[in-house]
Amino acid sequence: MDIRVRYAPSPTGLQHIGSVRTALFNYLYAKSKGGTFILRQEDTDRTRFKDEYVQNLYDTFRWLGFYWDEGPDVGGSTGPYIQSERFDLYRSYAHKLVDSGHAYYCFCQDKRADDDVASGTEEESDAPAAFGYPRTCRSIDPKDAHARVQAGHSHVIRLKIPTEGVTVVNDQLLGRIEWKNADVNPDPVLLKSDGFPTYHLANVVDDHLMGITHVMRAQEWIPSAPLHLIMYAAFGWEPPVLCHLPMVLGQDGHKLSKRHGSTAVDEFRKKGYLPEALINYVAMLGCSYEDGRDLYSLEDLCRLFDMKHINKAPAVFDYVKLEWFNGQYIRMKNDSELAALVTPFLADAGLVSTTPSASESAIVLSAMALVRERLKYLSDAPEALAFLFAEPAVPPAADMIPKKLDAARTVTCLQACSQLLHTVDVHSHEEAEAAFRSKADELGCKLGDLLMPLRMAVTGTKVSPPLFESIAVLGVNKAFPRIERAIAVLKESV
RNA sequence: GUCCCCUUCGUCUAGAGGUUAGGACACCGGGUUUUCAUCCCGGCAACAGGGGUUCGAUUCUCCUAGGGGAUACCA
Repeated sequence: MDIRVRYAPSPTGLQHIGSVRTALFNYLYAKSKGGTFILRQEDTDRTRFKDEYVQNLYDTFRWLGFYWDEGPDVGGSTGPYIQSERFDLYRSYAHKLVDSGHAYYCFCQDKRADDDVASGTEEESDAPAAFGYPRTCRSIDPKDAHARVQAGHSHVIRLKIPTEGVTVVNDQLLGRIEWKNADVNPDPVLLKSDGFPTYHLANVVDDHLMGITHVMRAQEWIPSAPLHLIMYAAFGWEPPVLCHLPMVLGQDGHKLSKRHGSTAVDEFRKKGYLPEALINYVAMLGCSYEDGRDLYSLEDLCRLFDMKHINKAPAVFDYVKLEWFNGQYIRMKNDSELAALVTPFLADAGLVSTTPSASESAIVLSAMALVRERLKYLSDAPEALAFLFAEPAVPPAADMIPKKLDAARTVTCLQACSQLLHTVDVHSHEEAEAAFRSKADELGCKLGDLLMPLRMAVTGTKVSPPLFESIAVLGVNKAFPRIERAIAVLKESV
């Protein structure tokens, strides 16, 4: 059997970690089995839909680097893949269910509207909320109901959930879950009064029509599984295999959301995470691959993915560990790859042009070795490399003076440094270090105390990439005036 | 309230009816080092509790507790 799975997001928000993980697991499962991964846009909610969310969906997955085999933008044989283009279909299937006696017309008012009215006058209610729809219209004679529909009465179509018996959900991961039908959401709406389908109807109809063989979705969907199974049975269709994935939680143990920090993929992207890191980390949330290994490429994951290794328990999202993965992947980049990644961040910070000149590019490229081991995020790059592109402010004298020295001696040190830089080749780390080391001995101070004032003079900061290499990339000639300015400031403070 | 799911170090996880319960992140030490990082070495730290089954259970089973989720004309 050909495996067909789908990712079916609703364009009512930005793509976030949770949804991307669901998509990734579906993708990995499909690829591990030589199957097909499908994108279906579930835009049945008219009130929350926004075009920008659709755009964000495409952008996000292009950036992540895994994509669907069939979908609105790439086509396929079971389209259209946008539910709003399939509304006629849902309508006719809903009516089929009415005709076959599995569903019925309901003329009750929107429950939410009632609630809104009630909550206006009510202070607070301790009374337990009424459980579900009381099935009022289920007993209306179908002929009468039909007549009322013909007469133009506002209505919805509801599914008849059996009042007795059980529905068994055989979850691939969780195993057998037995539901009393009495506990299933009583008679959910399939077709809204505006004629649009609800999620349940559209989802089941499409999964069937698109030949979906496996449905992998978050565990928050478990309660609707029996409902869907009842619908499949009503249609006389074979249901797909269900697999409910463990949820992703925030540090506080609740469903991951904005208040836990960044959750939108866009935010991670803007902060300078690499897609490889995000994919690697997310793939390991609630799943394992090979014992003792942490770093997996997307190709590795496709090969190694196995439903058997999915955990049942929810997983807490750990930003710190993701950060570690990001550092790992940054370090795997070569100079030109990293330069390409970092350049947009430098441009955003105004350090280089939006389309960098040849000389800017050359500097960026040669600077990569300085920062590769120091970046947690790409967005750390501008601060670390600012001194290469702009004159740093001269630090206050007090900051430049090492603990064991005074201003006068610091001036002496800087003057010595300046002299040495005239003669020593900073491109040779060993030579430069040897020269500075013996100079430090000569002056009776530690190498660190000799170099710190120099570091601050040249880079403007206490923390910088290795000094000689930094000066080499900057160009020694640009270092001299910075040293002079620092000396001037120090002399003033004496 | 009702229904459902879950339970190994702080976090992500590995694991078999008999293991010194393994790894990774974090944390704490130490080393390398011109700052910061990186890197290397070491350490800390877990089978929720209680009944069963069994020669033996953290592993199988039941109960309890705790956590989470769902209870919409949103998905």
